[in-house]
Amino acid sequence: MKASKCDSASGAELVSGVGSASGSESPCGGERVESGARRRLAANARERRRMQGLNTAFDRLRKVVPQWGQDKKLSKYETLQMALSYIMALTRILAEAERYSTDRRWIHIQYEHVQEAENFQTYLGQTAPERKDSYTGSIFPFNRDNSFQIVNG
DNA sequence: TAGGCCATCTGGTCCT
DNA sequence: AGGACCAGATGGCCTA
Repeated sequence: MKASKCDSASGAELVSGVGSASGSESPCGGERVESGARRRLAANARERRRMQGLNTAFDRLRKVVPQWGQDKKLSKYETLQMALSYIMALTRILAEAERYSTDRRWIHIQYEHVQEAENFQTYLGQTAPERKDSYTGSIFPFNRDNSFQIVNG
């Protein structure tokens, strides 16, 4: 858990009734101020839960997206970019499979091959360093020395 | 130490 | 009125 600048006034505390805001009315603040503070903290708690849900979704996405090596977790941006590339690669495979639909073995062969880095790179149709987006290019170096694997595959 | 990434708070806006 | 979503601000942690 990260040490937050506002941890001492956590919304979770207040929502669960542990906080002090639900206590006696202050002499000069009045109920309106107190209710405003209470709603703010409740909103904070909701926002925290929402972001946690979003992060859970990112974690699930990381597990189904290929990554080079396992030393470092993909950032959110990297995860989205990788998911995009992966979907495009798979889409391309399906499109090609349709063209060769008479040969049923073809799909199986291609599916096996796309799990290897060099072939995934081929299906992406380009290598990262030549991409127009320099930041994305730095994220996907397509280094032949790096191992490629589907984490939960 | 600078830069990247992240969690959290906050105020605004839209919707029910 | 209250909840969901969003973007900006802020501060902590980690790594090169």
